[in-house]
Amino acid sequence: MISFEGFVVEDNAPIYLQIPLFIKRGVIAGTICDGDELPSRRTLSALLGVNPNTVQKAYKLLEDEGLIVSHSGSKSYMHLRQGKREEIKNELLKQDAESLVLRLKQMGVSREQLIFLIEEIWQRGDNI
Amino acid sequence: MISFEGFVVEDNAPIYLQIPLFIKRGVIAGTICDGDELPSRRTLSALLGVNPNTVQKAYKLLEDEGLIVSHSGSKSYMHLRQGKREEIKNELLKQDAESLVLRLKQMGVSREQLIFLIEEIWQRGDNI
Amino acid sequence: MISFEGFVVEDNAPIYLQIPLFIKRGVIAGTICDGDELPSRRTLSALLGVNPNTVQKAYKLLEDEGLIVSHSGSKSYMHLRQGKREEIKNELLKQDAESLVLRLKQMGVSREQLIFLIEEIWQRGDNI
Amino acid sequence: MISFEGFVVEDNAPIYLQIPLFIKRGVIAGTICDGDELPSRRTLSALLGVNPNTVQKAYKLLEDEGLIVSHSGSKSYMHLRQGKREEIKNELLKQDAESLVLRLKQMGVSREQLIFLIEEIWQRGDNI
DNA sequence: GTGGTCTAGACCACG
DNA sequence: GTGGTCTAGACCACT
Repeated sequence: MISFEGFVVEDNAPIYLQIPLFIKRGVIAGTICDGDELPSRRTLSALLGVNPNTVQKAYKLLEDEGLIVSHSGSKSYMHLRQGKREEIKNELLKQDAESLVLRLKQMGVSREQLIFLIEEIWQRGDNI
Repeated sequence: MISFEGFVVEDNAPIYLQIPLFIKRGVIAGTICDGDELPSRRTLSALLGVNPNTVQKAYKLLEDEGLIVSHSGSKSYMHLRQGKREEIKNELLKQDAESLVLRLKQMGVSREQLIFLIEEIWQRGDNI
Repeated sequence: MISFEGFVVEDNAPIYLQIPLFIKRGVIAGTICDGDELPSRRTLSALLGVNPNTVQKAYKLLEDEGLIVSHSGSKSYMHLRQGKREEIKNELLKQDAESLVLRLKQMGVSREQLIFLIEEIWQRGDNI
Repeated sequence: MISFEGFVVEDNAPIYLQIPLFIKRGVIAGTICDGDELPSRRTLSALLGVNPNTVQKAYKLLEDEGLIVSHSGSKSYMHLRQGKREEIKNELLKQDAESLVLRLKQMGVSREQLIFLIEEIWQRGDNI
């Protein structure tokens, strides 16, 4: 069963978009694999403290993208075809990193400063 | 006159929040200074391809924060009191870096991979 | 359900201010009471031929004043605490009458003419 | 020269509409007559504390309606053709009184209460 | 279905 | 020309 540990709905982006992103990141990380079972809509909505409709909308998106399949009954499963993971990785990872670099360059941060900053945050994050 | 070169409205966050962020980053970088003239609502809205109202809302936020001054019928100007820049820097820079480090960790990227990735993107960015 | 029978949007004042006035007058008249259900934003907007947003803004004003309560996803209801009605009455009735007496005096209408005029209109109104 | 004694810009209606109304009420009252000179745009704007453009817009409205004429030079004069006054009176006075009566009836005020209220306000107004 | 928010367009008042 | 406000339409999250 896929875990939503660490998911927070605080971002300014719509929740129904944040859920697919969270799952895709798990796929990239390898913690979410083909065949994994997703929490039911009701379970997840309770877990995240959001409305079941919102979860439904998110699952629908993933389904349309072919990333999950909903068998008869209500259970949903990850469906990751060959190469899908790499595809997602290219789509997401670089995009995130690029946006970070772009923003920080815009702030006048030098490459050295950025790397120092990341090291610092990384350390801190480990202690949480 | 403040330049909005490099601003793109692609993020899922509301545009009226992205504009203040862009400006704050310029302040941090030192490319936007106290007394600088802001583009008019219409000019900027045309530039970004959004509605004048959206820009108005963004400027209003900055005004409420005391970062810009604007009088009806007259242009708007940056207003950065002593120490304001540092304040913004602390507020923004870490926040941006943190959120992205968090995401990337979630994707299972190691510190080394991340730094490598950043180096790569940085190089590429230089050639654009 | 509160009725908006007789409401017309013809005045030069903003609609989002006229709606609260209309409701307050109903409260004064006693036709709108504590606990009464308000028409939904969409229903009322369709009824008045205005945008749902305009109604939203009007309801927001009333909510800020503590006259209605509304929870997302649920209906909105009047909330009239003890003495609130008298408060509104004092605020509104005299204000309305005063502004109109002022205008009519400005038109050089004598007290007798005004009373005659009112009698006349009153009669006519009864036959409508 | 027409006096703007008693004019206040506090109403929610646009100022450029309030000015013509004020003048029309003076015409009805008989205090403003054919041939009377209007204050210049600049004078009036200073007097009312509004922008010259706004006064210009108001005068333009009156001109389009044929109520004022602007001779060469900048002076403007009232131009009230035969029967014009009655026309305005019918347009304005009843409309104002009607709206008053309508509102008060909506508040559940009886005819007797209304007349009593008017007497009261009238008295008070005399002492101001 | 409900309320709430974001973006859009037109208009008002000001310099 | 400038900033500010009112109305409009579409979308999001919730019952």
